[in-house]
Amino acid sequence: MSSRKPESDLPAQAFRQHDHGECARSLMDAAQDLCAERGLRLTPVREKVLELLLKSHAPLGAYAILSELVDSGFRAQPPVAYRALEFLVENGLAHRIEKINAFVACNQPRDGHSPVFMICNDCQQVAETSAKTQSSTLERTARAIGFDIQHTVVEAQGVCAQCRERMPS
Amino acid sequence: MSSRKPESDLPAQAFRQHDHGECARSLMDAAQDLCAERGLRLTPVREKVLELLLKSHAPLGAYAILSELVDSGFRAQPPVAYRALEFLVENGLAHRIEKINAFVACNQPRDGHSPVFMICNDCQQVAETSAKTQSSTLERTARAIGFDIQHTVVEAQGVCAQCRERMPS
DNA sequence: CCTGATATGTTATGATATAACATTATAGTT
DNA sequence: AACTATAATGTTATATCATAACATATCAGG
Repeated sequence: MSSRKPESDLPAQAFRQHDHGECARSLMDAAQDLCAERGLRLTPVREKVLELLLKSHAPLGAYAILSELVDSGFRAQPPVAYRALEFLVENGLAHRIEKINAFVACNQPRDGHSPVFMICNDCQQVAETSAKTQSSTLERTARAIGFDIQHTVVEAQGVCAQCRERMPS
Repeated sequence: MSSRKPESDLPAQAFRQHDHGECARSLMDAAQDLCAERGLRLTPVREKVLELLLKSHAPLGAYAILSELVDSGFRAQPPVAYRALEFLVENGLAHRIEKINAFVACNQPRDGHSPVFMICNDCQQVAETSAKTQSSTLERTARAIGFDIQHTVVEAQGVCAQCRERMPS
């Protein structure tokens, strides 16, 4: 057991101070393991895109990714970026943030979760929190009207704690 | 008091059999009242766009609206549709469904709610349910991490009860 | 080493959205 | 009724986001 205080099941890692290098590295390792296990091919483009997403907890648009791919020597057209993103999203290694048409690396791969995102309008970071805390209400509502949920989008925009503290008001 | 059975606080009107003519008419009346009260101008284009949205509980894309505007004699370019939609959304008379880049008329104007949508992949209807049922979990999560919510997007995609019954499987 | 399946490259285009500025309508004031 | 500030609409152009379709290359298994 470490001496850190218990982290609850609401990671929201993006809004916490943390060693992001380590954070990124461990998520990349997890992605590689997961692909190996499932016989998925984490090809160079796909890995590069994941690496770009892992640079920070701020989401990247498809064309931002595309241009970084080009900078990295992958002579790429839009479908290349979209296909890599599609692979990552389908396999739970990244998520699309609908409200801002952008993508983030997943913080809890293999959770089978429907994620909940908190988008800070100030620092632009997006925190992912566990869906389990969320599911009950939405699922209960759905059950009440006989709706069979296949996919959920749950996103909140606002201001994270750190930014609020920093703010003038 | 009417003899109808109590409707719970989960309208999901779209997925229920109802007199849609009456539904649309009363929502249009409500919109007119609300605008009158607040000194908002429900101009011809704005009213027409709301009328188009009220034709059904299926969302319409901005360009679908635009083309129906043109059919109705409003020689219109994209900004015309987007501006009317912006007005309706800002004033709580319509909502944008992020997952499908489309718009629906609001079912509970003046609720001050953050709505929750259920999008049926089969019949394409979108039901709006009251946010109060939803707020607790998402807001509790936000409070736990000190996140100040300004706007929420909560959308579920799946199959509504009626469509599920109709289906082969 | 062949072959079917998967992934990538490339061109073209479709779909969604807004910036910027000109013009017109409206409501409140003289 | 004319004046004026504000709000709304018209219009052109372009930005941004996304995918269809088909050619080529790579890979894993036989």
